[in-house]
Amino acid sequence: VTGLEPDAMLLLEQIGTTIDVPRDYEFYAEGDPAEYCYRVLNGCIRTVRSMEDGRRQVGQFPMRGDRFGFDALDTHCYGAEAVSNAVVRRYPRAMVDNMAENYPALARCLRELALGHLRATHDRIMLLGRKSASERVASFVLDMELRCGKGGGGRLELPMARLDIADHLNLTVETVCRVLTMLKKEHIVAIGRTTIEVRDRRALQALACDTRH
Amino acid sequence: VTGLEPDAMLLLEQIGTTIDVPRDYEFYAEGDPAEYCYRVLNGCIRTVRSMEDGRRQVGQFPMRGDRFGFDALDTHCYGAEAVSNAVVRRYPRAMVDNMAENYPALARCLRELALGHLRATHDRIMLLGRKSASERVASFVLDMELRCGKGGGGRLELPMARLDIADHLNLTVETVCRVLTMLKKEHIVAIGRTTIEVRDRRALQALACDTRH
DNA sequence: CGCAGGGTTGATAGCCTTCAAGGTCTGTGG
DNA sequence: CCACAGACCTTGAAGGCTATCAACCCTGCG
Repeated sequence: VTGLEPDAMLLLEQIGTTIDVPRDYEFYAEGDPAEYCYRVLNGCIRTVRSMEDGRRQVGQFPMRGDRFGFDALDTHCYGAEAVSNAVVRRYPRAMVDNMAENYPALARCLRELALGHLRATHDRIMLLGRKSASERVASFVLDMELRCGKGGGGRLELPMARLDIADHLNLTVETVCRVLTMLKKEHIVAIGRTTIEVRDRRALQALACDTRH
Repeated sequence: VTGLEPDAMLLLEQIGTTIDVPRDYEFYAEGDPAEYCYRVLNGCIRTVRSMEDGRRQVGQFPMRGDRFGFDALDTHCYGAEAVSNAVVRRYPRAMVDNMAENYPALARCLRELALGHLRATHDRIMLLGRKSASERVASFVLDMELRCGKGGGGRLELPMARLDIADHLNLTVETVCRVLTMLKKEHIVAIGRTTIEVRDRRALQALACDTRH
């Protein structure tokens, strides 16, 4: 989750292989046994989960440097698919666990990784449960800017579809569109089909933490 | 999270002390440095978090056998308070980490604990984000019955106030009341001020997974 | 050119919150 | 023992936010 790369994590590189996947590639499905963990080298991934009646939930959008599949116990409780063409590094789960038994520093890193994900998930509970549609979209845009922004107001890619964003924020496509349109009309952001540019970060931050009134 | 007690966790008992606390005792506040982890021997705890504007979120209700405070990195992102008089076992965090460095089996247990919490939190995201008020309350009652029920239809204690339940389910007190009243009128549960009895588990399960229509 | 998938915009409806008022229980002090 | 205060619980009415339903637009592609 953090940008720092702990040394112990480098141990994993011995057992990693690099693979190249096309758009919409399914790394694993919800419920699959956890055979591999991954780290994103390029592109964008989405982790997904759905209820019996079809309601879908997008968990995260791992991007360059992010790991996914590490939070499985024995089976994956989220599936993972490529949002865009992507390059990832893949580590066999059994070997990861094995190495963790022998290298306490690695075990510690893995635990901290899990705890970091846990904290992020708790933050998401606040976001999804307590915030309005505008606050959620604003938070999402700021989050994306923080993660992909080269720093300082450039235009950035939004590789995922509106539906993915909606399912990530627990909103409908229509609501996401409406909020984005509103942000555009107020000159807070500029929007292309797959790009977005933050014009007034101050206003966006105000919206992201805004109260309901 | 599971009922099983892995052997490696028993190692912690060497560094644990038992403490007795009154109702509303604050174990630690949100943002405090993580000095201790806890396991509940008796009573009920709540973990809480709040936003600047006062919106409050109750994370979990740890009860007999459950651990809390283990999911902190360096500081606690949730506070913890006693819902009722309680008895807990307390472990110094630094010593836990220290032992984990020396006992890989313990490190593994701790990681699995974190991953179990992570999965539970993801389930909560589905619950809070995608379910209606009735579904949430029904799920909550079933969950409480599973965790405190001596098995088979007895009356069980609901030590926490309606407000705690509401903040746990992202609802208002009024909505929780209305749903409970509805469940009572349909003879699905019997309700006392601090007790509840499941009369028709089938109906409750149907409600818990119900679709919106 | 026509089609399909995604995106945008508008009108309506439903669920839950908010606001308000009254009820019930518990503990405390006279 | 009783009365009272305060917290918690319950119930009712009105309003707001987002989902739903529907239509149209836009773009890429066969």
